[in-house]
Amino acid sequence: MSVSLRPSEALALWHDVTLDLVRDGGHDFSSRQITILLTIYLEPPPHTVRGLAAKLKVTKPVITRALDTMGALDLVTRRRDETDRRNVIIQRTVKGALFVEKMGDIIVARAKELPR
Amino acid sequence: MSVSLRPSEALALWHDVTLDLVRDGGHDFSSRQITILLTIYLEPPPHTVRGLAAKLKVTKPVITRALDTMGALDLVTRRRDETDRRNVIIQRTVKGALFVEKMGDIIVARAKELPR
DNA sequence: TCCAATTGTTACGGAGGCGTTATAGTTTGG
DNA sequence: CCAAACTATAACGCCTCCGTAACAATTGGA
Repeated sequence: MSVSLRPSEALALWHDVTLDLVRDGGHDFSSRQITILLTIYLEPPPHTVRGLAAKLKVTKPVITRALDTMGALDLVTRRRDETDRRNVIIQRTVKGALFVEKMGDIIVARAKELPR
Repeated sequence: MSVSLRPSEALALWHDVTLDLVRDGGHDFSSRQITILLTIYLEPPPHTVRGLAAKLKVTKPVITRALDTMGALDLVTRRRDETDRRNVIIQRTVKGALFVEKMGDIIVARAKELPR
């Protein structure tokens, strides 16, 4: 238990950060895409298409398409699971790690300058 | 100046909240749409298409289309500015206010249960 | 062995977003 | 009073995403 935020502060923070992402980010990701990216980079591996789909309560093609998009941007990679070749293991990339790190910095900076 | 967050906490918070929005929200808004909605509900009126476009650094049709979408969902409304009929004033709705309020509650709740 | 179950992907038609450009309505200044 | 400036929106072709359904590859149990 930990970060104490009032609703108005919480919304102001969300507003400021998404504004930064829109203005400076270059990309315009949906909530689904953001969630998939952060899950891959924050939760312990391995990550599979089925696992992500279950966690987000969406269908598998949604995950496949999001991986296609973010793979084309070099934010994630896919690899066959050799122990069970039906599975696909989703892996992190240097570029993706930098992207997520930058996002963390934006949130921290905006939280710091929040009026209260 | 105020909310102290470390990068890992910031990202975990973002992940948890977007996950809630994806799973329970029903909608899958883009960063642009979220920013537009929060700007309307957090910053003092009046809001115009031109003003929002300038703030977000996007073209005006982007704003018009977003207002079409959120208007169809009854999250915002439009009204002609009678003092200068070229302008359109974007207004809040009860449904939109409830949506934003719920979003604030989600962020607060996720911040509270953040491990640190 | 072979067939049912499970994996991820592709195909399909439809819906909606994009940027650019064109348009209609309104205001303002010479 | 009228042309230039400014507002928001519509139209265009393109692209990406959606959900459903079909699919190929792989596994494991009867």
